[in-house]
Amino acid sequence: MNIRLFNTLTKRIDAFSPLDPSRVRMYSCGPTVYDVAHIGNMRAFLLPDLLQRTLRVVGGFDVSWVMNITDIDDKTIRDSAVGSEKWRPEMGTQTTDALANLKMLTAFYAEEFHRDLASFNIVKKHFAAQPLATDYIPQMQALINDIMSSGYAYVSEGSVYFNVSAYAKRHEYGRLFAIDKENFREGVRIDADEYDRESVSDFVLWKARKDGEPYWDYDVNGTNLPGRPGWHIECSAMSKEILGLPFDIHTGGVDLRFPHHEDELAQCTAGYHEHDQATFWVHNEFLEVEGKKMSKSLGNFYTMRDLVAKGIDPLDVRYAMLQAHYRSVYNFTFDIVQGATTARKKIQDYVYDVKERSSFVEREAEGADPVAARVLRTTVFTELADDLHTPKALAALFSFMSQHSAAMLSPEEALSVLGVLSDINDVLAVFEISDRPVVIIPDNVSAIAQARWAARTAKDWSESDRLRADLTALGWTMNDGKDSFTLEPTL
RNA sequence: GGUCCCGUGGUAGAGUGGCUAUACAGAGCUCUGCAAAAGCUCGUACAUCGGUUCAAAUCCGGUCGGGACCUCCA
Repeated sequence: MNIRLFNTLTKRIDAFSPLDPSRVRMYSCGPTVYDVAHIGNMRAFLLPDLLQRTLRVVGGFDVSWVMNITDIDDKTIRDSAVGSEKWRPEMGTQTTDALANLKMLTAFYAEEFHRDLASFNIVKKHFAAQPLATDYIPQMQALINDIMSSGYAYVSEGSVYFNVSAYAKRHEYGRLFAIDKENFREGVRIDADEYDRESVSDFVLWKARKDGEPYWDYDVNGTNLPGRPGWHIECSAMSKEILGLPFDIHTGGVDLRFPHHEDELAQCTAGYHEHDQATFWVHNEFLEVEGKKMSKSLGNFYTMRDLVAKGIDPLDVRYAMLQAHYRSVYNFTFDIVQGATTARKKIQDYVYDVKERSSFVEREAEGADPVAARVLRTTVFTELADDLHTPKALAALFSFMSQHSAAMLSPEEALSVLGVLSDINDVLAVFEISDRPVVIIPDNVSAIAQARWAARTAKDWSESDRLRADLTALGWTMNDGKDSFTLEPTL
């Protein structure tokens, strides 16, 4: 099925096709590993996950998905410095080697990051690579050299800056985001750090070494400029090195459009002489919590760990986020996560029912016309293919479920429907295709239930109610059927 | 200050000018000793004022309100 995507470069929804027909190359801006992931991060990582899954399952493409891990920046340096309050014993023992300290802190959080991703069903096998910025310093230096040779960079007090005005004379600066240099907000920080750049809009490619900070030697025309890479240069160098330019899709949060992505693009044009770093740029909107932008000062800041500690299943959060389109601001509330739990369980129960029904046949009948399965696949996939419209995809799924109860499907139909559900879940990843888990009922619970059933059959309501109270106390719910009962653990 | 987006029922959230979004919550019904579960049904929704149109939640303008980016930020 053909996929259509909103492209920030063209500012409209365009039909997608990869430059290399054999595979889609996609790069996502990953986390800076100085802390555990918060739910806003998770929304930003959900987008590329959903996208690569849709490209594979709905589009039928092979996908090479790369997500970088930024392990060198102001925050990681600050928090790994000797004497930092953020240092935790689990990270190891600090030494006088600033780079070693940095590596310990970032390795710790990178590990936490992978755990958070996994809890969100963003799985390792789908990544082609998760490169660390510090492993690509030579490539970054080479790129900076290339940019200097092109005349778009200058050295100032040991740092290297990108010269935006020189670049803008021959290239378009502002392709992803129309900036208005004449009207910078009043009171904007002109130059917060000590580095000396010629123009406010210039950005740093290489930061001069400061005492006590990690650094790499950098030979520029025979002069050593010890220091570390700027923020934007990492992604340009790593995406080129790993995927090659131009590649197909670049993803990130809306906040990265400017300056991060705009600068990445400019660096690739200036240094690699590629007009397009990527042909499609896809950005997810932000998430708010209870109607306000999430921030620590507002007290509405939640990490994944916070939610898990509250007893929330991360997959319910994933489901809740799927109910909103990735390009609209999503309002996260705890009520809605609770609703997501119920809704997701409903889908899961349906899958169990269909699975059970399909177990009566070995394989799909010859020449069978699985109309139901076809309807399900078409309605859901069409929505996903249309700029990842997950709310409509879920709506289509629920409509299908209400029109095709498992009981009215023939076993053959059930089997083909199950196959489609499996494909849908390869994209949404919020339920599981499996047999209904066998509930192990302890003997004492079973005995009480039997006793209650007997009392109930004898119309001894008070005894029946008393025994039900006993079961409730033990954490079990007894559901009376017409001729039999079921027991399930109370959630 | 500049640029831009959004205001939909109790909540979240889709909506391409005329046709049921969907989910959760709630109400009623079926079933039922009571409940639970399941199924069915239901609800004076489109910020506001004006305009365009045979027709506007959907297009245009004003007003009010909220938000984003321009600065580290997912």
